[in-house]
Amino acid sequence: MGRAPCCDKANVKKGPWSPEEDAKLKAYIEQYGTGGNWIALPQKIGLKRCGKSCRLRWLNYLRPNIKHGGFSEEEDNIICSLYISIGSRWSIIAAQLPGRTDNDIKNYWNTKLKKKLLGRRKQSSNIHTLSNQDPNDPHQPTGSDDNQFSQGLSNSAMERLQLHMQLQSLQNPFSFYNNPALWPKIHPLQEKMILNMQASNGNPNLLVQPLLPPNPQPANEQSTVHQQDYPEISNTKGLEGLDNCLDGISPSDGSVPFGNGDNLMDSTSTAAAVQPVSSFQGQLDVFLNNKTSTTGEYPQEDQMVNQLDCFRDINGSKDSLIWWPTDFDAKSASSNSWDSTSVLQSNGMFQDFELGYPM
DNA sequence: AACAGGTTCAACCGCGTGTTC
DNA sequence: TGAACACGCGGTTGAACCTGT
Repeated sequence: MGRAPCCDKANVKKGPWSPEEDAKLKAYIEQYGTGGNWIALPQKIGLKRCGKSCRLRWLNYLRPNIKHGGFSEEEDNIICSLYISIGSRWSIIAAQLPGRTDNDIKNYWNTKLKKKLLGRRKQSSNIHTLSNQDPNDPHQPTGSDDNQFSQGLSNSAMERLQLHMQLQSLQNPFSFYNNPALWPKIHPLQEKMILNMQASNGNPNLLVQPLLPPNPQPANEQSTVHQQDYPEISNTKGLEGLDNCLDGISPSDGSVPFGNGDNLMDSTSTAAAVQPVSSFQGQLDVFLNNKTSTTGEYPQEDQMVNQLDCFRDINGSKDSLIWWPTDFDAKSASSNSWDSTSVLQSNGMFQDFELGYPM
């Protein structure tokens, strides 16, 4: 027994809307509003359309102040930042861009932005592969390994993983794996590289940056996250664990990872749940606009990607990867209490977490 | 000019969630 | 309390359009 259809499919028109239909719908809503019932609306105005279709048409096209196309650089940055932070929550992302609809942003992402970002990653990887691959080296990662890895993840998670790796590789190619104890087997050369990096940076903890803790802590109380806080890290959940992390699934103990637990996403929990977007901006600029850092803060991408690639799991073990501590409460986020400006402009709470977050 | 392949985007579909009774 | 209903969301589809040959 399936779900009852929302309307009589046989008597409902589908496909593109005619100007007459648009005019009818627009005139009615502007005069009377939706009446709080989209299902009944088409009957009221004599449209042979499904109520859901009317709603979609109004929200995505007829509603006043809707913008189509012509996304600005700033909008690109916001979309990318939020996508990387919260994934494909298009309605939430759209809420941060006045005049944009979730559908529009979704289309824009899928057709343009994603290619723009992932394309660069691919390019870099290809260059790396061509220049560095040694067919005689049994430890070298293989394409099939990558494929296996990729296939185990949802597309969205994989995209976010790729994007995240891209951005991360710009800033610190090693912080991605923020706890050496959790890494899979490391090739001797990689180990040597780590030691060199630590020595050259004079920072023995370079590779042991803490993950974002399950609950916000004052900056001065940040500490290395223990494995028990992240069961996905230490056990053999492998890809499933990673995918779950990517998708922001709550811990199995049912605890609320961020915020005060009342599910209202105030600015505090927002800041905790969404990654430090502000810290993305420079990196996003580099990726989206081919900008070269004037401060030298962001190393050359290819170089860094190459270094990052060195840390791919060379033995095919997919366990122990975790880098997405965000647990985003979509339910809360969809409410009006989710204040994005604090996300995008915050310089207080985020900075606290930037220290703890392996970006 | 004609065709093929690629891209874009409006619209549809199914499902999860909230609300009402 | 739970069933029925409506809403909203994200994924997917397919027609229209674009571009290269």
